[in-house]
Amino acid sequence: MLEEEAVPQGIAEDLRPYSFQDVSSVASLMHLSDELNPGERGKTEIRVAGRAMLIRRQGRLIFASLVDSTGHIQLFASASETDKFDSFSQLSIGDWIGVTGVVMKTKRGEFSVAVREWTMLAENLRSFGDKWRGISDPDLRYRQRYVDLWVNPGVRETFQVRSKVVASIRRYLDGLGFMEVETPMLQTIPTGAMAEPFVTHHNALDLDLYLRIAPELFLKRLVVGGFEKVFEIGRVFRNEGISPRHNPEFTMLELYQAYVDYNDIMVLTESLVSHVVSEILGSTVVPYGSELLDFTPPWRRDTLENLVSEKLGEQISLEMDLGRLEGLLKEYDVEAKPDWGPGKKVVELYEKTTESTLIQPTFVLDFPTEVSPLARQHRDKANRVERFETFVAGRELANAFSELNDPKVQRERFEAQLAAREAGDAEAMVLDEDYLRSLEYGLPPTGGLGIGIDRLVMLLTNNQQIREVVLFPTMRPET
RNA sequence: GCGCCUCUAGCUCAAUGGCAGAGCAACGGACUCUUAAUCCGCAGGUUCUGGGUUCGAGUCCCAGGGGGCGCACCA
Repeated sequence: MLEEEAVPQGIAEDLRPYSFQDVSSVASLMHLSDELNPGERGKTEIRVAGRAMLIRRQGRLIFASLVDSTGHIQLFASASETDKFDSFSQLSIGDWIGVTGVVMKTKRGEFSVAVREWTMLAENLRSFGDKWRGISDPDLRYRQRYVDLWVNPGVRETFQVRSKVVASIRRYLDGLGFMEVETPMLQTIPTGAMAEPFVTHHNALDLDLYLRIAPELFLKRLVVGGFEKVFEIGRVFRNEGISPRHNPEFTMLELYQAYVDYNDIMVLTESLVSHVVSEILGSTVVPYGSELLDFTPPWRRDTLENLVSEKLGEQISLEMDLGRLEGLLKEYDVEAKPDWGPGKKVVELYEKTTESTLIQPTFVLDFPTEVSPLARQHRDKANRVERFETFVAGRELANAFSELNDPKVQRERFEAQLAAREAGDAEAMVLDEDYLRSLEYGLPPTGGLGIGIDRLVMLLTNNQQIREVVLFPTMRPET
């Protein structure tokens, strides 16, 4: 393919260009189509670059499609006007080329670029799979995402949407005066959520460190430090099973705002999510699987106990007869562990029976204190905290509370978790002395929110699989 | 971690227990308006691995590996 150039002596053998400047995106050329009739050519020279993905050789004419990140356009090469025509006819699917020419319309009216000069930017030495069907084996698609992105329609768009979601969230929170921060991913105490951590080791300090399971306690320290509105968008790591809805590393948005409570955070959640949804999809009503999800505020609000009662057609509460509660657990096939109190039992019953039926955005309010070690006691209800989770399409999207800011109470909650841990619960929360010390300096009343970005992107791209919205999902190494 | 399903050419897929095949890609050729072009030709295999049953195994059985789904755990 390089027959026209000899290798100069004493110079790198790589004859490929090191740059190809001043290219127009394919999408930016499309408006020129209207001005041309079939057989007509534009007057100004343009340059495009991308991969040749379909090549149709027609003797002394060659049609190909050039694809870049913005779209695709037909290339039209002819023996009479295209430089290095013989080499052009030997292009492989997937070769990167840079093209100089003019826009045109073929006799059949297809908007194209007539190739005058062109240069090979990088060859594709491998197969892009079946020309029509590409690759579909999920294993191959995830391991070789760089191929998947080229051959499967929609994949590129999914990740473009993901990028826009994150950008939209940042813009929105910035507009509200929130400050974005970064807190440690390597932590000496993995806490802030109920999950098993990954362990690693720092050599110089000879110290085991954990990949964070949540940024929560560091962000609240920053509120103690005087940043009244902070947020972080970042990866967290949980050493748990992989499933269509779980990847060991995933992306969380957490935000904390001083002087507000969980009622205010509910309003913020609604407005943030509905804003992002409509900015990206142009509507607050979005198709998801066989459902139509309506993100238009206000969303349904009801307590966890009411929701599970409604579902089971029987009054469920933390204060209900314990024998009856245990009977229900049995009836719905929930295997209770001996250390579960009534709060945990009610929550498990709710998760088993009710969660998956909450399709439209729903705020589930007032969780039992027993399962919420970082949330503040409810101002009106004993044994419950001011906490909500948001459910959409049967899955948790957000988790939020009025933050517990009393250091004494927080210590008691940690100690209860410690007891659970000693009883064998590997995911019970770990006590963090420095965090307690920070609370002793005073955490103002604060509302906090966590949103799973991956799950939000799944909703906006109509994907049921987390791997479809994570560029490189966790997999076993190739054998 | 447990259960079920699956693995055949670079890709997508066929093949009653009886000669391992097709389409696309690749390679060689024809073709000046194609749109997954078409046509002719050629080549391509440790049927995931290792055992076993059988005259004979891609196919049946056992073990292992990769992947998928469900459960469990969680967000």
